[in-house]
Amino acid sequence: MRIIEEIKQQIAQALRAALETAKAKGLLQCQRVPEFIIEIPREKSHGDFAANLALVLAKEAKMPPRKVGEILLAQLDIAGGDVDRVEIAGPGFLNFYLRPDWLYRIPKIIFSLGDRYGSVSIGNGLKVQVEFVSANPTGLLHMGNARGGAIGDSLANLLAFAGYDVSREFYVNDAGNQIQLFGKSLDARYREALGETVAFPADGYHGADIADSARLYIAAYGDALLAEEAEVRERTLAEFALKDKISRIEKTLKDYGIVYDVWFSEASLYTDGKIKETVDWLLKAGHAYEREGAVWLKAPADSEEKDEVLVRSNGLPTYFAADIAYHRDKFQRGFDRVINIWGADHHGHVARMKRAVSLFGYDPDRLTVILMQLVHLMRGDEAVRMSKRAGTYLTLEELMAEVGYDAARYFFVMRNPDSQMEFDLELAKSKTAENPVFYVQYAHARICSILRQAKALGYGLPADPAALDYTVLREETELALLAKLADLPEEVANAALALEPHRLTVYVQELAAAFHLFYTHCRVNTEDAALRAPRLALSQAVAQAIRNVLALGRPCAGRNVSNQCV
RNA sequence: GCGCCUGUAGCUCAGUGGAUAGAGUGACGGAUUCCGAUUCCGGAGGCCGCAGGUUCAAAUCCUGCCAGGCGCGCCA
Repeated sequence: MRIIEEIKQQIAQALRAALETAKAKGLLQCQRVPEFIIEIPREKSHGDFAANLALVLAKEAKMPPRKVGEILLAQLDIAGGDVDRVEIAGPGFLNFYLRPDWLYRIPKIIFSLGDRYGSVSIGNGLKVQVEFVSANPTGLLHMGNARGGAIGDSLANLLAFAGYDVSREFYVNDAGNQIQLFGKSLDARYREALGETVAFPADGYHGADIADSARLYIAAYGDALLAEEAEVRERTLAEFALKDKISRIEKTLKDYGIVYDVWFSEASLYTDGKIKETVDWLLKAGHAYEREGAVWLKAPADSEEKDEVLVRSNGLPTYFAADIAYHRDKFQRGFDRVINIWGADHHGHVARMKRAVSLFGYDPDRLTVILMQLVHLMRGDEAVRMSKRAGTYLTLEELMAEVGYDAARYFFVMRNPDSQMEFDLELAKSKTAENPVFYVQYAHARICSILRQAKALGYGLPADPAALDYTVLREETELALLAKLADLPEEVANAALALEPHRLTVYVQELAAAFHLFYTHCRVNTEDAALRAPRLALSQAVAQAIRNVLALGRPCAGRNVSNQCV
């Protein structure tokens, strides 16, 4: 139920009719109705809705926009709808002022939809896959993964709420060079732990977790591997540690509120023959060729790009070849749209990937890559120094232990992925007004408290909130709060279309602010029952809306804020 | 050198071509006999990096420049 959308349609239709009438009377000249927008003005004095039709029409009509506006206004028939009056303002905007009746329908809609309030159906059940985190399984999750996890999962939740059929996927890089190096590093730690002195591989993984894995293996199976060939030791240790690491990653992400639909193994692309099949197809289609014992993907003839290696001269496919096979498989699985969340350091890969997708006949616009910039970790004014090479970096597990997962997710989602962001650990764990998470949660807690109070005072809660008379809510702060509530479905639709979950954090803070303002001006638990009941219900509706938005960030998966007050 | 991202209040950041550019925070000044003051209100604080262009209208679109970040492997 998108009441704002309905009203916009109502206004747009009246405007189109006015334009037709004006044309018929010879007052205005234009070929067809131009694109125009109806928006909610920032400035309250500019009405509830504003249309720019006169401005976009001015040129073709060969008249000043203000004059066009006057003509349209004279022909506008608004009788019978929600519009109370229309004014022309500024350069020629038509400002629509509505009777507040439409706002009084909002609480009823919220109560009838409950936790579905705000959901829209713009997705039409389109199948969308969101692939995110896909961290290298040889290590622990870092801040980049934390940001990607928060953004990816919130985006997936948002798209589902907007009517898409969403699948969450983790691509497990359990094959290729880094797994061999992983095995060598493990082997070194294994032998070290058993008393040998070994030279650590030059580019090996230095993290303490590697030694942990080696010790874990020893605890389970002892030193029998020492008798085996190096290759066997490395492979066995890598397999063992990988299994352990992946289940730890899965658990960490689950604690972070993320549950995947699919864990897709890169190694399976080798064993299923999908990489070979893909490379063969490209060779056969003439998009790839062999040179110096390697297989190369041709760059487009009209570009400056270089050809890329798909299969090395040693016969092993590159990551790029595996990724092409993987993306081909995604589309073969029937996804209408594929969204990847990648770190900005992979941006050079985006154009190549989209081109590869198009070689298989898929529209490259069906693949969207959201790149996220770096996270700078701060502790107050001090930067937290981290070195991935030395294995000293803050892990997602440590982050959650320090600031809690709800604050962590909210902070990451709050920022546009395009921007480098600062993450201040001190701020995130502070339970003060400085912290936006607590500002929103406080609004919800305050509502719960008001509802408890109503029961304690013997008032009780409205038995049938949908049947109440809301027309007694006439205070400015009450109307503003209702209008803010009405906005949620629009915010969801716009955020989903733009793939920008961070917009909802802006919205929910505004909603919380509108509630706090209402609270300071209007006493809810007043003795006047005719006023008290709709105010209690309004508060309940706000709590519902807050929960619905926060649920998109899933900060409340286990211990949630819902149902604490009905 | 080429490519991608960013540049908005002291700081952290919103801002889907629209009217007087916003929020939080910091500093300053106020508000509570009463539902959680973790709240609310107020003024102060801006060449929207710079310069052109497109448009009735530009923080937003285009071009160039400056600054910061990240890429440009038979790594992933």
